[in-house]
Amino acid sequence: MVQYNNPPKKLILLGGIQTQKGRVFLQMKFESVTIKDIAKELNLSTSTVSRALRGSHEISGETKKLVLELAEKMNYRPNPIALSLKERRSRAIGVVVSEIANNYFSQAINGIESIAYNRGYHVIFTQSHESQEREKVNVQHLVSRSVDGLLISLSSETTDLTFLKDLHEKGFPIVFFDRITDEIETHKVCANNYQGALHATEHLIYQGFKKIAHITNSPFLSITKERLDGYKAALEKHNIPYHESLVKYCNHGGMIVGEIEEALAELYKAKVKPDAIFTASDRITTVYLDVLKRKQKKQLGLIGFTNTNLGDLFLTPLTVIRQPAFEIGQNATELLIQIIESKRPVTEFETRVLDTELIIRESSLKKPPVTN
Amino acid sequence: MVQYNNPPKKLILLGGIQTQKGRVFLQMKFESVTIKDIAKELNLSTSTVSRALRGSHEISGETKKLVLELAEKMNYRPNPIALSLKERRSRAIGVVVSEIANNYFSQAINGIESIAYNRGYHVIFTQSHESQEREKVNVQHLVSRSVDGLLISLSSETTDLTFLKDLHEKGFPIVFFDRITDEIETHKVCANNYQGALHATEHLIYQGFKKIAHITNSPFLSITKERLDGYKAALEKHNIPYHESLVKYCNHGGMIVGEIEEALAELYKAKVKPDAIFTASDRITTVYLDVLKRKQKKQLGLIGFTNTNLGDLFLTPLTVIRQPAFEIGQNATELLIQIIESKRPVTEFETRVLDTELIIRESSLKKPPVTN
DNA sequence: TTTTTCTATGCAATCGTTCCCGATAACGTG
DNA sequence: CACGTTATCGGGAACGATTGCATAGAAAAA
Repeated sequence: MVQYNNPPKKLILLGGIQTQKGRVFLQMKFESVTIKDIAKELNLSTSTVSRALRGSHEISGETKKLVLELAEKMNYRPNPIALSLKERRSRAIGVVVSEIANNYFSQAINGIESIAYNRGYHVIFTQSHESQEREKVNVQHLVSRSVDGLLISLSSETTDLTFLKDLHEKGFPIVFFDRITDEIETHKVCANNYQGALHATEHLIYQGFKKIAHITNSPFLSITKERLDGYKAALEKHNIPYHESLVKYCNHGGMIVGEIEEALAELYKAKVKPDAIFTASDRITTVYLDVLKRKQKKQLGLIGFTNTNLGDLFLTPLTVIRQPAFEIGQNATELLIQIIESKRPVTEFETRVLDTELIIRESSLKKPPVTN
Repeated sequence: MVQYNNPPKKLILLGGIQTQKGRVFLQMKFESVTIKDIAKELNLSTSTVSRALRGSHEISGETKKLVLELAEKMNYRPNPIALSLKERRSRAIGVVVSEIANNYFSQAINGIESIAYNRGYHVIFTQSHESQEREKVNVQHLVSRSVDGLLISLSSETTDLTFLKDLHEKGFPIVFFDRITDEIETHKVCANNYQGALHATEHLIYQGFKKIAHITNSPFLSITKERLDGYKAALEKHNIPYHESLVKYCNHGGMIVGEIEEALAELYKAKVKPDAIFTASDRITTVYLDVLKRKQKKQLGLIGFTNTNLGDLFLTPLTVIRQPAFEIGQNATELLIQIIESKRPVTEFETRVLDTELIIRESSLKKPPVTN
């Protein structure tokens, strides 16, 4: 233990049983040095110490030096909890995504963290597991923990946004990313899903595919709608008829393998046989490939929205639409901190749309060299 | 806004400009109902309200009912920040991993969250990005934010554990998982890396491979040592000479692609030519495959420690040693909460070792049907 | 010398909650 | 009737930090 000039008035932990403050071990928590300890040591008031620590001009240089030195020696760290209580802010932002174990989101989280870290914020991540209820609980949890703002990508189940609306109307900073909504007017960041889907579908069309199926997420999601619109636009542009039976929705966003398998089964036995598939998510894409392999089906032309970087290693290297997940996370975080730190209430909001990237590999070519 | 019996003394937010408390918007934070508001409304003291809320026996049923009802009506939520300050605990646990965008860790995080959520804890995740400095900063951050305990998987750079030791000696609950250490005596949870590596290497040997290379992590890590031991044990058991030149370390845990490429290059031009490779991490495995593909090299027998579930879809389906990441996360969290909630200081610690799973696919078979 | 102006510091309130003490009354009991 | 018990509640300190205001003494101005 560090030796001070005078013996310290407070022992951090004495023999693991009892502290000088009289608390027994049961309540023992990791006790750290407070401003009070420094004050007592130096026979000063806490206010003086506080001011000295923040370099106020109304403290004499001598006192300042004394305080600073002892603070250093005692390894003083201001208590963020006390600060949060006092200043009514926590320098923490809350994040709600459907699940972390997903290439897109884990990359986005990296982007979020990179900005937050630089700006001095910490990040609390939570998962909704595509459940509206869980999403709501998480949001309330985060808010009651005084996060300064919220970054949220909606769950595929979410239809009722009132709890978020209430929050937003009270002036609570919220930024949507990826899965956004029209119902709340605030900053939003997402990929250009429309254009990504358009390019993807057009690419398949250029390859000569005519019956392009689309397996996608829950119809409630913004990304689902945008991608579907892009898909339709491409068909229309090239005078290819749109068949509703070629579009399949997975209401749980592909969390449940069964729903993807079912969609596929329906597709395979439909009247209009697809010759290519455009999948709208990471998991849908890989589950499709998995089913293909297990059931020894012939692989159709394939292009998918996914952020895996393993696509090149697949049996048939995978053509993907890749979203700039990292940058989306960064942008969303920048905007959120901008709201949080704004002196005046923010009323002008922007929606940032980032371009996707089409990485063409073999799976989308007309004659894939290797078929199963 | 809800209507109470008496007009509320405090408006949550009035016109977005000024609250009744006189705060201007600049400091405006999301103001919630406090115990004081309830007390004022009911002409009671805060102590009575507090006690009524927690169902104390010394409050009359009538008063209790009154308080509870108003609290409900005003949508009262206790302020966790104030509670943390008062009770010196936060019901939050901190997690430090090297990076989230990694199959193993994102699965482990799921396991951590599943337990924490059920036990009423939230989780704050941070990433060390394999940097010792960042790891230390994160830990200090978490501790100063009064997390009740720490779940940590060491960075590949970490050699100096004094900051964790200090914390642990002060009685701060810490549980190590995955990348553990001998230097601190506490609960630990990890996969049976020794046995996993032993089985993996033996499997290659049974397939007829004789010159088995091992590309692994930083030599500082526990998992590196354990896996190397398993690898050596297998060689010894089958009377295969151990060549130091066949073992390559990636000091940054494969974060940097270059270091993996370099290891491979050295391996390919070494005197002892390997006929199979045993890789020790997710990223090392996939980067190896990638290099293989780009440089048109012949794929050697391959088996890797990785938690991807895409291995089946690869050109040469990948034989993997899979770690029970989810369960490891769960176990670690259970043990941590056990320490946190223990009435007496915990002095008996356990190390839980969970078995790995060997999933045999084509990449490790003597004659892979498809070579590049 | 007196008054004013600084300078350096302390006091006390504040944030939301809990909890140790007291205080008060009603009631019972010897 | 005097005293103890019990039930019910309020006062106020505490948690750690900041900050407006007060004030001490000293220096400067009058």
